[in-house]
Amino acid sequence: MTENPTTPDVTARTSAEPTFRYTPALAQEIELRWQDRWAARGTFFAADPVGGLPDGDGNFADPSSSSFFVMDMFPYPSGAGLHVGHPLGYIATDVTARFRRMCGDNVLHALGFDAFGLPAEQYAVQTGQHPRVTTEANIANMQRQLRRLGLAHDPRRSFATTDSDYVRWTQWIFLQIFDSWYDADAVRPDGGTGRARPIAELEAEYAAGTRALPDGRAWADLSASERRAALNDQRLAYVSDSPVNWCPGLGTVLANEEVTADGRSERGNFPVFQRNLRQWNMRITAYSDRLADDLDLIDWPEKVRSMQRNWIGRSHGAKVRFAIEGGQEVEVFTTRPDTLFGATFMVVAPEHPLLDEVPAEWPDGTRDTWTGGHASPVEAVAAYRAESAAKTAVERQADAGRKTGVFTGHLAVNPVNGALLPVFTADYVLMGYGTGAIMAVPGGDERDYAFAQAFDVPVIYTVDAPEGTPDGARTGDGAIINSSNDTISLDGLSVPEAKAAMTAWLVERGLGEATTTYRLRDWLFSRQRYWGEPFPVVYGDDDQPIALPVSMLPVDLPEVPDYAPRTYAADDAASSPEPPLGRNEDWVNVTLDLGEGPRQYRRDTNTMPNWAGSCWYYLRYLDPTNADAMVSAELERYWLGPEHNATAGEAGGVDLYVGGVEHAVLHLLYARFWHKVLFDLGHVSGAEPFHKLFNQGYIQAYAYTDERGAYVDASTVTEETGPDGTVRYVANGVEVQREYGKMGKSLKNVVTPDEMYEAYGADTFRVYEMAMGPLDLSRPWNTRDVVGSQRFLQRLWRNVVDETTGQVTVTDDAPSEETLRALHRAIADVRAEMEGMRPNTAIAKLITLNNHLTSLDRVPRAAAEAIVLMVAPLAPHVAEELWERLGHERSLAHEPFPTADEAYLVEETVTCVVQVQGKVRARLEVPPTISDTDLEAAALADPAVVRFLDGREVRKAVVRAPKLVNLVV
RNA sequence: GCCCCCGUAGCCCAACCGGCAGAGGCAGUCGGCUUAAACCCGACGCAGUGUGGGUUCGAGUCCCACCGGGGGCACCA
Repeated sequence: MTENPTTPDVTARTSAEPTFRYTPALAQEIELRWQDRWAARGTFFAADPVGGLPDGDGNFADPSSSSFFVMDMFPYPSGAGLHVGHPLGYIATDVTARFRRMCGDNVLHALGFDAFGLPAEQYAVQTGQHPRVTTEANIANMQRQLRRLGLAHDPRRSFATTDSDYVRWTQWIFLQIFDSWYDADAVRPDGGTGRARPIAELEAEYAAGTRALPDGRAWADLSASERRAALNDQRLAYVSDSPVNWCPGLGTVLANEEVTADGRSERGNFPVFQRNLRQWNMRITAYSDRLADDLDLIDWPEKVRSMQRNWIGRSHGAKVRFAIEGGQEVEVFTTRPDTLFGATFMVVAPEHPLLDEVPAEWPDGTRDTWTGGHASPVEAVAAYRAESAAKTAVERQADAGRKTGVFTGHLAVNPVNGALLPVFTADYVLMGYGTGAIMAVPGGDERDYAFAQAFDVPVIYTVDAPEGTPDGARTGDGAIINSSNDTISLDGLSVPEAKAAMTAWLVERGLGEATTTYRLRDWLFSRQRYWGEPFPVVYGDDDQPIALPVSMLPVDLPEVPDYAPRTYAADDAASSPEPPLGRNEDWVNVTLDLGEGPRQYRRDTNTMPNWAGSCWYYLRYLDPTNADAMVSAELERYWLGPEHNATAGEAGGVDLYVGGVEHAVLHLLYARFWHKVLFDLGHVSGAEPFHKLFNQGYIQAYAYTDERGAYVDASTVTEETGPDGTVRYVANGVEVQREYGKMGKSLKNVVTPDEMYEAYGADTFRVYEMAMGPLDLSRPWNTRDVVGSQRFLQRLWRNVVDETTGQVTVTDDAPSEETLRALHRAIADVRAEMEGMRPNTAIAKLITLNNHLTSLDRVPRAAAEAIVLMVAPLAPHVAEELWERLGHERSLAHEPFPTADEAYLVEETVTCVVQVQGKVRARLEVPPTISDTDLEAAALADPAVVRFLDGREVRKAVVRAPKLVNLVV
């Protein structure tokens, strides 16, 4: 048997110790007992206002009470088990929730599971075991590990996204989105313009002729199938044949957000290829402006807000139409219309329709560098298009910066001066952004400049620069030059002025208009996997999707013999997705009566992405058992609605949402989108789902490698300080190298919560995690530091209980003045730190108070009870135990958090620092109420000050009564 | 390449609106308790805040440049 030095030998120690010492064994006994009691009593049942779930005593909440909704990011029940980094966020929310409850808020805190997804499916593929079995086992294991932490969750509100009852409502929301269209001109209740409306209203307007179809056809002339197609085109959830990210290695298509910048899948790191495939999309782009603008309504870290703004990528500019010699016209998008006079060529994406026809011969003036060695534009363009189409995203990424392209033979006419511009095609212009075509201004854009250098195209500067400015694009502000024609001159204007003037000129002449473009693309919503929500739609003879009626929900997954999608070699770009659900003919082909009599339909064989379930789970916590609605309107308003408490704000939302920053764009953007659709349709009362977002840091760990570079078990490493003060790390007598990073099995540095429960107990573990540092910073785990938190709780225990007899030792005598001051100072400080979510400093203040109490012969009951209550959010089990031993029958979970008496916070005297020339030269004990004049006089009279002034005249005295005087000579 | 966060004692970290650099913990040293040791109790802090400039009566805190660590974005016109 090998001894683990991180784990003290509990059994050997207890025999020599007093019976009632707060040892790990006693901690464990206390913790398990209280966890059972809390469960039996329903201590943490959150009370709904009348009509929902009552609290543990069967009482409902006053509808006017202040609600507080705390949430953790939805965990995925992994089979790997937890390490000590995982619970950090759960402990933080638990501490906050317990604190808020003691402050009088009606707190709702629950935890469900995001249980669809790849790992369970992949495990199922390997073992042949149904993913539901794996998932449920993992959930049970995770619930066991988390229960041992003593989290004050409402267990009645837990669920998994894989529950058939939950899937029903996920599918119901999908149908709401499917049955909607975006009316960009409709006025919202909140005064803004643009909102989702039921598709039936669009159909009615089409039928009545009050709204024209986009293509001008008459509704009356359309067949039923054509009408269906016309409506399907407008839906917020729609099927389209468009370029998608196909990942052969995973056998599924992926959303843009799931693909990394270098063209690989975020999960699995497989190559991703562009393929035209028929897939489901969500029209999230309709909400681009609202998703960007409403970031101002919520209390989120600036980092996450800027990541979302970046992802949405709104940019303002102009569309400009250029005539092409020979009759066509190309529209470009630019954010710099002020540089039009500097355009010396044009570039279109290789996929641009202009290239479907190109001149047969190179025009006059064609330079050798432009042709790529081809005899004609037709050949050159065909070759470049083929080359570009064959490039993978990975290759494209690797080539970024290196400019390739070819002249198309087309010449464009610059609308401001009639100059003929060669039109190139190059893959640095993307078909998917703007119009897929740009006017190239090498004098004002670095990419264009690089291209101009490579292809020998002239440069015209439109922004002035001082003599000696090096060549290259001028991208900053400055005075405009070289920019005038008969009807407009931008010369001398600043860049912003010139933008406005040029845009106005273009609009006036019908050559262009001001416009806004977005980087955000519609959300690709179908996956070719088994373990996800089936789409609640079927297809008829015309291949158009038809929604199933709500009465047919949920559509459950069929039992299939094989859960695996067809996967391919990761680089097999020519392969096509083949969903596992398609292998079940009995399920796919159904006879249904959808109002036209029984007919044969085909089901959709795709499933929804993992994000679907996590887009709305916060709503289900509020009303987990509702069979008639995803959430009742009353409960939604009480827990989540606008102004539901003093800090909720006009957009409403979850009061505190804690999770890692890795979901900054994906989950948080998707969920905001769904919430806004539900808001438009009247199903929720606020515009935003999450009011305050908090990103916790990560718990990192040291790992050690030996001379071969192999990892050695971190728990066997000891630290040695040499005579010269240098530190080396040694394992088994051999020096090893330390590195800092993640905790992981392969790094041999994993510490688990189970080990901590065993060696210290859950309360010590909680206190240590909270004491390590600010919640939002990452910090290294150090098992040997945990003992500090254990000593704190042991000392607290000893301040109340005699270790040998088990008797409560507190005295009913009144506390001394000194103790009262220490107590009330601590109460005021701890409250402030807890309110600011700084448990680390709150713990420091509690330790200070506890150390003071330790110095007393007997601890006064008033002080003991107060500190027990203040410790309760952090170390709830030992606090409950002490509270009970102090003679209280009920749990302290709902006891009021102590309030400081101002009288004990006022100091009798304060130390005033006297500085001469900014250096501290004397200290004065003065009353806190002293006036500036009196303080200055006192300072000037101080002998030490007189000595340092040395007769010099005081030029200026900075007085900040009562703490500081600074004398300047 | 661009943007964001973080650098304070051997280690993890405090320091409010710019006002005495130290709250708390670990490690360490000394003392007490003990036959002895562990536990426990008590005491002990010359690090001037990554580096270099600047603003200010006064800078860990504000500004500029750089160095180190972490993260995000990256041909988006």
